[in-house]
Amino acid sequence: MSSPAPAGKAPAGASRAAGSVSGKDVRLAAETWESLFRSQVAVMRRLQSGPAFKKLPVNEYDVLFTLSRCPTGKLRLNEINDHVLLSQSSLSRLVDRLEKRGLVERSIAPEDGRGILLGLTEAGLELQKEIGREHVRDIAELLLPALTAAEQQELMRLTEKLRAKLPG
Amino acid sequence: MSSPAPAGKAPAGASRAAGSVSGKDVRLAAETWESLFRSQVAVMRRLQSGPAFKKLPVNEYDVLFTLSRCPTGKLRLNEINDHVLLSQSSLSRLVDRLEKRGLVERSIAPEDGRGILLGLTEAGLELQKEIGREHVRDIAELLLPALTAAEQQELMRLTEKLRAKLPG
DNA sequence: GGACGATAGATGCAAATGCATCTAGTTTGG
DNA sequence: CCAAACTAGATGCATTTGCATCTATCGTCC
Repeated sequence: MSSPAPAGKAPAGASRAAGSVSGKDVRLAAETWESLFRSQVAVMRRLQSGPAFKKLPVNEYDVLFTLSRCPTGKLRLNEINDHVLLSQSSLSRLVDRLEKRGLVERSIAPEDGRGILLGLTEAGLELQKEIGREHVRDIAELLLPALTAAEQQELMRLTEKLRAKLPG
Repeated sequence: MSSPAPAGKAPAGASRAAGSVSGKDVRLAAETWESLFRSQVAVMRRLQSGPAFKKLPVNEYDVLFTLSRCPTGKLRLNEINDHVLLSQSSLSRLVDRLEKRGLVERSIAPEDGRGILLGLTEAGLELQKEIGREHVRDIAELLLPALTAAEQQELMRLTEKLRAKLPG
């Protein structure tokens, strides 16, 4: 967690390619990110402490969730890894745990012998749905009283745009 | 982690106190949170991998940063803990590490003998500023091309409002 | 087609994290 | 004023994480 920006004046000899970047611009970006970051922390803290995640840690649920939304039902480990804030090795071991609990199954990627396809088992799908139901309820309890529908729409639009326009 | 919402229909027998909550409301909230969450992960992943955080892990920087913005320069551990996505014990040990590196100092809270006040040392302040400068530059590089100034303002407003209206 | 560099994932090992518990100081109730 | 309940933070210990490295497959270039 380190979103914040310090107080430096920074006339900054940074990129002057197209539109030159002012200190004001930089400060706004830093404050915006900090606000986004702190909100995420605050919401996540509350969600994590709910009863929904006694059954499965949040990171592990997220993998089940991600698989559940995928149309084909199977994803490569590296695709999942982009989605999640975990190192490659941590994800690998997290999947070990899920597999040992019988919630997911590894299989070899048909088009790439190095790759691993991960899919939900029946039990994994059940558990995902079960936790998911509680989870959504918790989310709604936090967001509905805080933001109007229009504000939520706008927040979603902005965060989607941000994500879409990131490099990589 | 686990932001997402599953696909359940959920006519939901939930709270019907004031304005009744529709399935649509719930779905919008869940999608909004997922988008916020994924954006945060995507941005954080890029920030973390930058050179700014080779010197100090992100969580540790965040504590230094938090202290640096506090007017009095000192904060209670439990106050810091609210800010950060870490358990109480993890924060306690994180502070041990910072203290061993000479970046912060513990002192006893004057009004409460149980409490610990944490303050930056000179070295801690220096390091915070140094990392902070790079960090802000990285943030600006990610956000400026993605969102206009007006959009950033709005994103900041919405995330601030969300955080302010959370229970607790 | 065989060597060379790149990529997907797994693994050894040290460090970080969380849960449960412990200690010590504070507040409350009688 | 003392005991019981509560709060702030520290600590033992098992689990999780990340870095570095390793193995195996893929792609390329000659």
